[in-house]
Amino acid sequence: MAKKDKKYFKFKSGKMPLPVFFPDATRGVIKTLDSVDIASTDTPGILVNTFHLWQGLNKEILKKLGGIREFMNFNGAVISDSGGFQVMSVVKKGVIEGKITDEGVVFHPGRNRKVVFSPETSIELQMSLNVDMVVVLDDFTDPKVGHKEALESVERTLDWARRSKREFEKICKKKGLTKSNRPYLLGVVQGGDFMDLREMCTKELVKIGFDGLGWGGWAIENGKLKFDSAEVIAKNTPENYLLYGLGVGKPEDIIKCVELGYTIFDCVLPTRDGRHGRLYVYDVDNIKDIDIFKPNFYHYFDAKKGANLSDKSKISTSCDCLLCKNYSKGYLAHLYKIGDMSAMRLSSIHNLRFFSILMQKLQEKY
RNA sequence: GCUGAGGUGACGGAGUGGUCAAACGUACGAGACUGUAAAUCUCGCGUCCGAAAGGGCUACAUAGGUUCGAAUCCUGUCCUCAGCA
Repeated sequence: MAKKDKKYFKFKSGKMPLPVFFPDATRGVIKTLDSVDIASTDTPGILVNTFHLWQGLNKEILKKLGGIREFMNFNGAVISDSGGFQVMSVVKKGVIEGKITDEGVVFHPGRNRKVVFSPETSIELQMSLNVDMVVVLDDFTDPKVGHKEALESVERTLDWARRSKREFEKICKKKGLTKSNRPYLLGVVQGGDFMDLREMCTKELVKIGFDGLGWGGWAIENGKLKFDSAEVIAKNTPENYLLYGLGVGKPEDIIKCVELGYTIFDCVLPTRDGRHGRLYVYDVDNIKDIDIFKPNFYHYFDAKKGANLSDKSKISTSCDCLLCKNYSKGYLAHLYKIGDMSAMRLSSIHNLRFFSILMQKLQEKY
């Protein structure tokens, strides 16, 4: 896979080594952090979400902004997710009322109003965000679903992928973007737990032609990632493609995926866990001694535990983040106890630094 | 000292004769979190036995009483708060 020729990720200001982990700045912000905070953690890029941005900002505003990077004053790479995940997490679960049709996701915000979030809409919005990688809208498959339903969602995903590609090419042409300066276009593989569907979906997407493929769907069972579908996708993807583990994941999951050839990751885990008081800590005393290939190379530190309050020691001596350089376990526990959001900010910064170190170590090896 | 109100679990605060080991919060404890509906959610939280279902014991200031039955009604005591002397 990607071991011999080092692959790079091209973005607006140049190129960066792979693999990369991009935390989720869904609505154009990583909760409690600003772009300067993000940069301080050596995080090379972020993921924003088209669906959520679209819900808050309309098309015209997004176009006027000239790009999400400028809006956020963020200098790293930016990938925009299509909203495919929200097709399941929000629409299929009924949090927001909408219907999934072949046309796209149909909403009725008023009695006489119909709004369609289609594959074309998603691409158009993403192109106006001016990002480095655009992701095709897919029809998310719940892994518990049967073969028939999974097949339907693969077929819809493929249809949407074709339409997305067409729209993408159209906009590139209109904007005068060439192969060298246009964003990557990522196809997303569905197929649930069925390997035949995963294989078929991968091959069909390759026929359409993309810069990379994403491992979509929800391959998590009892908190454990199931890698068989990731493997099937990797096996059927051309060498020159980028492989993206959408929503992956825990440090050990990322490592496993990198072994399979995946080089791009995003996940809410470091930031959400951080906000919830769960900090990732390398099991060594010095940053130089970190060995991510040892089993159990890290542990969780539960910052909210009352017992921490009188602890004057640092969270980690193998970390150089804002939190670890300046504050004690006790102080952080106190900030959580009084409900101050700086606790979440500091913890998020810490966890992002943990992940950026992880990825740097992976870059050294692969 | 008089008058009025009141004393419920770590705390705030429901409950005013049986369905009460006591609502609901908070605090505390445990767990979860994977393309962010998530600064969120779940569970536990008198005590003992049990894996659980469930059961035992002790409890609503305190001591008595009424009643088949009391946190709830009556009486004494102690304490708190407000107003008046």
